[in-house]
Amino acid sequence: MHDHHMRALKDLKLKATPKRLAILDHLSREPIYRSPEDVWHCLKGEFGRLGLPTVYRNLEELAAGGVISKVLHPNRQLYYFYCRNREHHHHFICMACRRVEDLQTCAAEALEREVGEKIGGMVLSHIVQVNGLCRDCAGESRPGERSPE
Amino acid sequence: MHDHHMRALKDLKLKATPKRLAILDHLSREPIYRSPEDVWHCLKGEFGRLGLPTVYRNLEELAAGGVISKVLHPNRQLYYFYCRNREHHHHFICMACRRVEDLQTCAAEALEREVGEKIGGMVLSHIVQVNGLCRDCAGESRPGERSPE
DNA sequence: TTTTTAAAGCGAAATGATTTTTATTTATCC
DNA sequence: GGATAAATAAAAATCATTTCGCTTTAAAAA
Repeated sequence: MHDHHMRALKDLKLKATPKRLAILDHLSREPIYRSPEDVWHCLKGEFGRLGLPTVYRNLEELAAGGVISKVLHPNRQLYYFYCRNREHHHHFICMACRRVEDLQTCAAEALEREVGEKIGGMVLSHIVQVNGLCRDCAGESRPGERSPE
Repeated sequence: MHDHHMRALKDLKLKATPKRLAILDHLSREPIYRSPEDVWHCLKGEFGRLGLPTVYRNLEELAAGGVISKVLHPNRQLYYFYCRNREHHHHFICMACRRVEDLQTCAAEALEREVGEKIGGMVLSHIVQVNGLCRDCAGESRPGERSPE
């Protein structure tokens, strides 16, 4: 896993610093989305010093490189998660426990066709995200031990 | 149109204040998404005093009531637009001129089915938005007179 | 119509997540 | 191992968005 992340960073021409690797490792441990501050709290113990801006910067670089993904949260804060699936796909986000799961369904082709034919425009990007409650949280009477916000 | 907006506000149990109506009118004049500050600049001439917080508050109330919609912009600022189509649907956003167009394509049923069957969760909401260049802007060599940001 | 009253509006100040800056450290390539 | 371009820390800045404490106003009631 570590090696895998090393390679990913090398491919992006990002230096494999311990902090960068720790951030990636941390995210890839569980399919849960995290805020920069979450990550910072969890990792600053491991390092004598770790600045919050460093976390922000790294998360953004990794997201820009496509190694991690962002969540569009209604509260408009930033959240990131690691997803090993390298195919084009979208995500289901549990609003209670923050679990992220892959979706196969993608309307990309249909959307692309409609934009091309009816609107006459070109697609630069598309956003699809499903917010809901995962199996576990939907089952419980009090969903989400972890507050969604 | 004015009457139509009056009715919409009444249905939402929001007072039909001149400022609120002006905001709605302004947005519904063109299918373009606007920032709160845009709206404020355009309307504050019409009123001796018009606070930016008032614009923020009204836009948010109207969006909460479903009378207007929000744009998910990469720059993470807030944008709103008026859309007369009351059916469930999604939007194509021109990143250059800010025009918004309706899309018919919606993967809602497929997504709902997949979440139910494969993930075992429940859908609370879904986001679909297509970002691109509209016919006019895709044609031009220098798309977007209006800066996308 | 007037009265009543709950909602809306105001400007100023606060908020708080995110970014920038500058000096210092560190990974990588030879 | 040494050069160098990249990464980091810490503090400070930014700036869109909200809150606060009142004042004003729309609209339901009289």
